[in-house]
Amino acid sequence: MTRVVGRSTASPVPRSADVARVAGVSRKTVSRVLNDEPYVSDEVRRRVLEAAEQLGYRLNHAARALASGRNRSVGVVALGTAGYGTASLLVGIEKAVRDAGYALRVINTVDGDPKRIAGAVTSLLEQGVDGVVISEPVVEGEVSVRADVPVLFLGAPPAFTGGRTLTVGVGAHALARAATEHLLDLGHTTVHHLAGPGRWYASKDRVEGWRAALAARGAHEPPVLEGDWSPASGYAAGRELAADSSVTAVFAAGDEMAIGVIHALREAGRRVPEDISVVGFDGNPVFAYVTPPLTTVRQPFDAAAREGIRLLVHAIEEPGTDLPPAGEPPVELVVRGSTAPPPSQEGQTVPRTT
Amino acid sequence: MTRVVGRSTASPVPRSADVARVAGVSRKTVSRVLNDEPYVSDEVRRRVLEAAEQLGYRLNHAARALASGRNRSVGVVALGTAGYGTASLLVGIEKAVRDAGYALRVINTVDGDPKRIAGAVTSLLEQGVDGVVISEPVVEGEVSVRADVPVLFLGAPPAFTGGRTLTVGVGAHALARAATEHLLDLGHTTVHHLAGPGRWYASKDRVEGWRAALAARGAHEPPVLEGDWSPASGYAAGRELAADSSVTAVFAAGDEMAIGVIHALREAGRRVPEDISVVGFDGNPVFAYVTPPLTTVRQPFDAAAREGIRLLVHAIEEPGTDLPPAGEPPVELVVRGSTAPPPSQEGQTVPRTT
DNA sequence: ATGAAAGCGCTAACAG
DNA sequence: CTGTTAGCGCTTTCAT
Repeated sequence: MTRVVGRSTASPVPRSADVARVAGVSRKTVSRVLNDEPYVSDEVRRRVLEAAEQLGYRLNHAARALASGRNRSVGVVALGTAGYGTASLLVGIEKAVRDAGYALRVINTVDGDPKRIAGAVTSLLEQGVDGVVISEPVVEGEVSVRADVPVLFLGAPPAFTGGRTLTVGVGAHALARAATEHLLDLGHTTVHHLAGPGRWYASKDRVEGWRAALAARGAHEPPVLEGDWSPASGYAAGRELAADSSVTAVFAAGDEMAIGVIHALREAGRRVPEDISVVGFDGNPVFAYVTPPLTTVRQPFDAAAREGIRLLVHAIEEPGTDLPPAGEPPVELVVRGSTAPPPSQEGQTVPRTT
Repeated sequence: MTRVVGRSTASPVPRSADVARVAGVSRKTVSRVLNDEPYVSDEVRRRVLEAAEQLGYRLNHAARALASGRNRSVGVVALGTAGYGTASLLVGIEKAVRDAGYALRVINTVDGDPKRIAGAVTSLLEQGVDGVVISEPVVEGEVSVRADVPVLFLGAPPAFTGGRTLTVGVGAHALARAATEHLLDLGHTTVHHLAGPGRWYASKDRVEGWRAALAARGAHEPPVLEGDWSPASGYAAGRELAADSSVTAVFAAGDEMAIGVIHALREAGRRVPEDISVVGFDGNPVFAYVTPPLTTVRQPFDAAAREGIRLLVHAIEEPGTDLPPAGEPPVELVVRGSTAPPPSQEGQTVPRTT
């Protein structure tokens, strides 16, 4: 049975002074023990811990924050969507932050609107966070707030590290490139791309990776289609793609959009992967169980979150110091059933010229 | 361009005393204005606000919390999974909490282990939250912590409201029942059930709803299969189900498990929905775009979160008062392509013996 | 309608 | 190794 015991009405909440009295030491010594500071004899430490335990003492973080000026908490501005990607990133952040001994405060913004992000950051700053992480920032507009703490942009390209702002990406460029190359390797003449909204960094990175892969092979670059990450937008794009008989390979910037594309394609009588290959982006494991199983690239959410928080905590605790070097997470291509060689090899050698 | 302005090195962070000085009032008056307290002339209010704005004043929540004993924040213990359901619930909670004027602190627990939940609650209490929400609690074990603030169990059955603990469910029983009845209405003799892990409340509720629907129609109750919410566990269950030629309808306790079931069924040569109908549980919109589109019931995550937080905030701000009445969210069955009448009517009248 | 004084519970800076 | 003395920045009395 799950049960939560209510506070016993009589006893007042114990303070550190109570612990000190019971342990027979000063308040400062209690403080030392609770903060794992050196210069406390094991004997005293034990007594203090015992007294705290016995009294059911609970540290008051607000008082500590006020006195020390440090909060041991970081705030995150996340996207208020329940999508696999954003949720995975948040889970990764939470774990990394907790492991670092910090508490987590979260504010969602509907759509990454810069004004709202600024408002969220201000609110977090008022709450006294020691650091801020902005998860999956969009590109448009300018977030201007006076931040006296380090700010981490997670999921943005390594572009604007300056002052106390840090950036950690997820290697989207390399992932997009790998996805595109996989298709090219299969023998496709070129690869169409369904991108995310243009105002997102995440979209831009993937477009560029795709473009780089195409350019490296001298492949023709078809016009970019744009979706909004939703399967519905993928479906809409899929209908367009189905109408173009030259399309044999599609790289969608998100798994869900890829699923929408495949659905539209099949509805239009195009087989996947026999007629058209599709690869997604994210790595949601559930899509290994749809028909056809989706080939995709896996985003290293946990690794990126861990690395980002490591940097952020370093910036908080050792300001001025050089940041420890980062290790790029490996590029993971997950080949499943939605990709195959193109229907025939004609397209490779006989370019269509009206 | 996204940019965060670093703090100007020279100026010290302004305090409420600075605002008071600039506005030519006392600190207490500044406090009154900032807290929307009455008995402040409009003229003075305006001046204070202006001074605060001009100085770039930011309230210190830690100091306020220490002085007032209230934090205006609630803590949530969530499941550390990026699944659609848990993520949706968290998004709903965040919004409801923010709308109520509270800040949100999050701690994830890997698997709902009672010990860890207790630890998480303690940690939140130390952080000074005014209320705690435990999202999707499991059933096993006992969470015992001395909580001096109201605790909301979100996603649990309306069972253990007592002391300062509240409970708000998502109407899982009714949803499961609706899913099962949909299948029965289609003409299926009975419905097999793939449940979640037994130690979850969420599982129990759904099993009971399914059981109630069966009983109401006098349908035979087949043994329950158990998965772990993952598509892989659904796939495993699907293989078992495929081997039993008597099954024509399956109700899976989660969309992802349903997807796994369908995959296994089709792999075994059983058509969905022609041979076997499958309905899921959750309402993730992406599964409208797989083949076949998944029939499911939609969980009212937002409504549940909103209602739960409303109750929690009420308990925080008006302790002792009766709680305002709640409105049950409507049951939403989303019929798509994975359900159909059974292959023939034989099964209905000729039970297999031997 | 506004102000003065007194802490909230803890840690910092110094002493010993 | 341990204790003393001052606050941290705000809100609370209680005056006025």
